Amino acid sequence: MPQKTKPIARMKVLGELEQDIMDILWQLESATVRTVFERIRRKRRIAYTTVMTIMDRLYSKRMLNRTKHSRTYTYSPRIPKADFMRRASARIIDSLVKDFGDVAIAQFADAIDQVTPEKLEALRKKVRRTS
Amino acid sequence: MPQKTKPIARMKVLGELEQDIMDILWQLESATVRTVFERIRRKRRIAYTTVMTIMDRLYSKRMLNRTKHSRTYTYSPRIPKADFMRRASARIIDSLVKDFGDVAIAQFADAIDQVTPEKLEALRKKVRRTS
DNA sequence: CACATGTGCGACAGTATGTAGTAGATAGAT
DNA sequence: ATCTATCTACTACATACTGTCGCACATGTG
Repeated sequence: MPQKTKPIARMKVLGELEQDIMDILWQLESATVRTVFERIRRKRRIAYTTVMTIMDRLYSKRMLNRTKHSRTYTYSPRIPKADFMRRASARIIDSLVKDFGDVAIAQFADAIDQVTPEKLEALRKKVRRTS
Repeated sequence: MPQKTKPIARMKVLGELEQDIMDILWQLESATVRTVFERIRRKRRIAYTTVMTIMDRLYSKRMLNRTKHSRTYTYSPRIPKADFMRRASARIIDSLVKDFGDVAIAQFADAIDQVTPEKLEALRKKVRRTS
C-alpha cells in the first residue's frame, strides 16, 4: 500500500499567485480580499473566490493575520517582507548546505565575487539590522 | 475551469528515494534494478517494482543511461555525482538570487564566514576543476 | 517446456498549488 | 421588513511530482 509521502522541500516558499498576493499585502500593509482581487484583476483574469481561497491558505500557513470588520476580513502580513525574505533564503541556504555541502559553499563564493566588497559590506549590515 | 499549473521549482532536484538510488548507482558505477533493490532492502522494506519504477523515471529524466543485456537492463549515471551536485546547486543558487537578490547574497556571505579562507580557496579550485 | 525473474503499464495516495462554483450569512439600501 | 449585493465557508477539480505497488506479459535458463 501507498505510504505517507514526505513533502519535498521547495525552492520557492510561495507559489506564483501566493507571491503576487503577498506582495500586494506587503505594499498596502493590509487589505480585504476584494481589494487584492481588484489589483490582480488589472493584470489577469481571475475569480474572486480564487483570491479568497489563496488568502485563506496564506492565513492557514500563518503568513497573514486577519481581523473581522463586520462581515469582512481585513488581512495583513504577519511579518515584514524583509524578514520573510531573510528567513526564507536562510532556510533554503541551510538545506542547500546540508544537501551539497562544500559544493554549495564554493558556489556561494563564486556568486559573491560578482559583488564589490563595499556593496557586500553594506548588504551584510542591512540584512543583519533587523535580524 | 482549472488552468494549467506551472510546476514549482524544487529545492531538491531529487526525492528521497531517487537520491538514495542515485547514490547507489554513483557508488557502483552501474547496476541492475535487482542489485539496487537489494541494497536498499538492507535499510528498509520496499518492493522491487518500486525501485524499478523510480529507476525508470530517472531514466526518463535522463539521470540514468541503460543498456539491455539479454532481458535485463543495466543502469548507470549519466553524469558524475560531482557534476550533478555542481549543476544542481548552481541552479538553485541562481533562482535564489533571482528571487531574493541582495538578501540572498548577504547570506551567502554569512555562510562563507563559517569557512576558513584556506579551505575556501581549496574548495573553489576543486569545484572549478571539473567545470 | 516450466519457471523464475524482469519489464511495462497502470494505479492510487499524499502534498502543494491554481482555479472556481455554490450555498449560506448578512450588512445596507429602499 | 425585505431585497440585494457581497462575503465567507465548503467543496471540488486539474496538474505536478514523488512514493508505492500489483499484475500481466515476455523471455532466458535449466
